[in-house]
Amino acid sequence: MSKNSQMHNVEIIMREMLEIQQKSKMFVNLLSEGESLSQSQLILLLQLKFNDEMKATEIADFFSVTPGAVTSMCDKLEKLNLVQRVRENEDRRVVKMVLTNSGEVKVQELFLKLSQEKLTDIAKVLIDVNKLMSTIF
Amino acid sequence: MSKNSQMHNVEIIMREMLEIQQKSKMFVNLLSEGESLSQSQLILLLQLKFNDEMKATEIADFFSVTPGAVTSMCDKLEKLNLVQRVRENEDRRVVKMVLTNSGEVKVQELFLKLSQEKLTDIAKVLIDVNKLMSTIF
DNA sequence: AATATATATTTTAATGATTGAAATATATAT
DNA sequence: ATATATATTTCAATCATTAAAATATATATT
Repeated sequence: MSKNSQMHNVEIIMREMLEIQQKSKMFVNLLSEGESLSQSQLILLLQLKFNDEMKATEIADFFSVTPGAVTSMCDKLEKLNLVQRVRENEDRRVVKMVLTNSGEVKVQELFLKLSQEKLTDIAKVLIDVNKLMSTIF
Repeated sequence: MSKNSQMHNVEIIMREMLEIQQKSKMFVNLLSEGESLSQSQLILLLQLKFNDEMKATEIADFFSVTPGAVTSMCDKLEKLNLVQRVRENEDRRVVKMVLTNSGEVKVQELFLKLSQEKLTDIAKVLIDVNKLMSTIF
């Protein structure tokens, strides 16, 4: 294979990658439309809904950031009264974040934006996409 | 469909999305392994290789950043002697960025990292992935 | 031709998210 | 009882980015 066709393939890959990345952000874009919260903040609220509660460390792992960054993120959401810090009794070093009532309401509002039928379709397609991508990475 | 299964679908979607995003970064991760340059810097070098030259404005559009950010990105690459600013003669307001010889060498080094056979496979799969994703977004 | 308006880039100060490392609090092992 | 390990917070510093003013050049209008 020539150097030229190598470059051509890399060019195709970069273009397709970029497009995939843009599309993979569309769902959260949809959720964040008209919201004053940042996308990370929305994602954290959703994760808290899915997991009921998350340790600071778990949040740091999820977002691949330092503990200090988690403190900062949670401070902001706590100031907005969307999440609440809860000290764990079995180990008083750990802090768990949970949604407040307002936080639960906000998550329900997000869910209202989503057309029911579409959700199943999107989930199915994304699972297939991942299977396909697993063949190369 | 119940509220519960709605949440479940959103949970699936978020998880798959995240995984897709991670996988879609793998190619550039591969390129940037062991490099001192940032991923954006590598991507810009590649784009300059593909396009021969790019106006500051084109770079701003490509990365969806302000012109000021482009100046800053290009300053750094120019300081590293990887790109060069060229004033356009037909319109002396515009600046075009081009790879220097060192820049060309760097891009060739990046290409060396890529196993030839794999490139075609990856390109094919990514095109299919995009087709699949187009059905939902 | 002179003047006003538009465009491309750079400069600059400010912002915001993040980091690394020290500080604090608590738990576990010796 | 003491040392070591762990979880979180604090804080100063860094970095990429932005918005807006400044600069330079081009185009349109009178």
